[in-house]
Amino acid sequence: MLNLKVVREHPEVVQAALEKRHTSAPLGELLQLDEERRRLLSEVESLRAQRNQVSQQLGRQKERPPELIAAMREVGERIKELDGRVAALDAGIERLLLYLPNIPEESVPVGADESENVVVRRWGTPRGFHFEPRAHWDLGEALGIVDFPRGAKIAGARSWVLKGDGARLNRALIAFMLDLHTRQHGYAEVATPYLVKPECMVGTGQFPKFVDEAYTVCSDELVLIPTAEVPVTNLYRDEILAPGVLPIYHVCHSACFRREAGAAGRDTRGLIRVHQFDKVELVKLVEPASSDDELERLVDDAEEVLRALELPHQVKLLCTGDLGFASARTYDPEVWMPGQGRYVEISSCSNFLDFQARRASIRYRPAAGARPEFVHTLNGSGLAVGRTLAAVLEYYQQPDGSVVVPPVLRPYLSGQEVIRPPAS
RNA sequence: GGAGGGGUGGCCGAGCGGUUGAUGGCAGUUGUCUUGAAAACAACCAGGUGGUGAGCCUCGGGGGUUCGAAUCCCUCCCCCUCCGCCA
Repeated sequence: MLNLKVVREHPEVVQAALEKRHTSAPLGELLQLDEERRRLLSEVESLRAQRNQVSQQLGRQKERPPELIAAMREVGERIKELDGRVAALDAGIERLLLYLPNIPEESVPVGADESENVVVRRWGTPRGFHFEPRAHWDLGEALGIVDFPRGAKIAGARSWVLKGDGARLNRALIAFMLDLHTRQHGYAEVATPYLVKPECMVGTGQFPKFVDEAYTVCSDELVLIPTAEVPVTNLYRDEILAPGVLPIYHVCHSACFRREAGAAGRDTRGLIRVHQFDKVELVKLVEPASSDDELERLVDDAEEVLRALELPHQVKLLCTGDLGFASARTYDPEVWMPGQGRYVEISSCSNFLDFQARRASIRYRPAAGARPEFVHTLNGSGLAVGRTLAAVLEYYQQPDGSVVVPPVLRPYLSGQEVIRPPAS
């Protein structure tokens, strides 16, 4: 959520941001409601001041002039009427404000869509193959470690079942990532609910605009999380963090649930775009002055997983047209998937500045006795586990259909070096 | 699911219709004293809006009664205890 004061005083900045994002919002209507609200507010406040003063006076003295009480009754009725109008305006302003996207940072490249994202670096050179590399869905099914037909049978399209070494590899990846981030990068591990209240989704920016992309449990008015970013960031909602507790770094493994509405026809096969997947998420709450640096280190922490797995990858800086609603700056690490012949997004690391903190009301006290200020929040996948599993299968495949286990994962698989097809 | 108890400032805990946004204690900040620390003493010490002003709002949320509500009424939410069920 943007600071209403900024919107009021610099509407041209907000308008420019909307244009750079190739989107629109009823900014004029918002400003009009705000002006009206401020006008009524000053009127109702002076009436209230008058009533408070008279009531206090009546409490102090013995005689209660009936005409004064009658006059105050009328003032009270007028206050009630104005209060109603202010409340209606409040609701309207709040709603419009919740639909305004974040303002991209100055250094974010301006562009219309994903084709104008900028590759900022590449790591590693994809190895050559003496044979035609297979897609992970073919490999996985041939190895007997992934079962898409049965996934579809029990949960519909875009579902999967991992079996045997596939399930073990998934588990190994999760454990490896959690260990790396807790031991090497200083993140504190948390495990949080997968079902959250809708206000958490508002807090991180998914709601109200993107309700169609989430699964909601209507009977209990809860929402299945699309990412652990939601519960982990909201851990601190409505709090004022004491001096010295920032920065907070959390890592959290969770299942993630996405309806993928509007993605019909895209990545229909395999593990790339599914309704449920595991993800290890990195979340940071920091002081505003450090959030730029913190984002760079966050991306590096995510990339470290790919470097450790020796998977070639590149990092893209998203342009304004492809930037997420709540983000001011986003880097997308993309892994090379030889079976696809392309780089595939495997993480997304964003700095939200105080956008989420305002929505979720997460503040900190810079020093004892100082006024509370909004924190800056950041998060990024470190990494999406299903896609990482797919990338490992495709990149480490051998001509006979077996898959070499990346050395760094072997301790998590009882030393196993190769995943082989079932003996036939 | 059934029965009972309870939600007040960072924490504990008063208030139960009238200068109470809120007594007191603890914690915290600053100052005096001290070589330093402790102790003692003094001041400050909830959030929002506003200009670190006045004013206004907030005692779990919402609504009502009243000139006036933390205090009375209605309603919803949450927490705790016991019973039932359950991994």
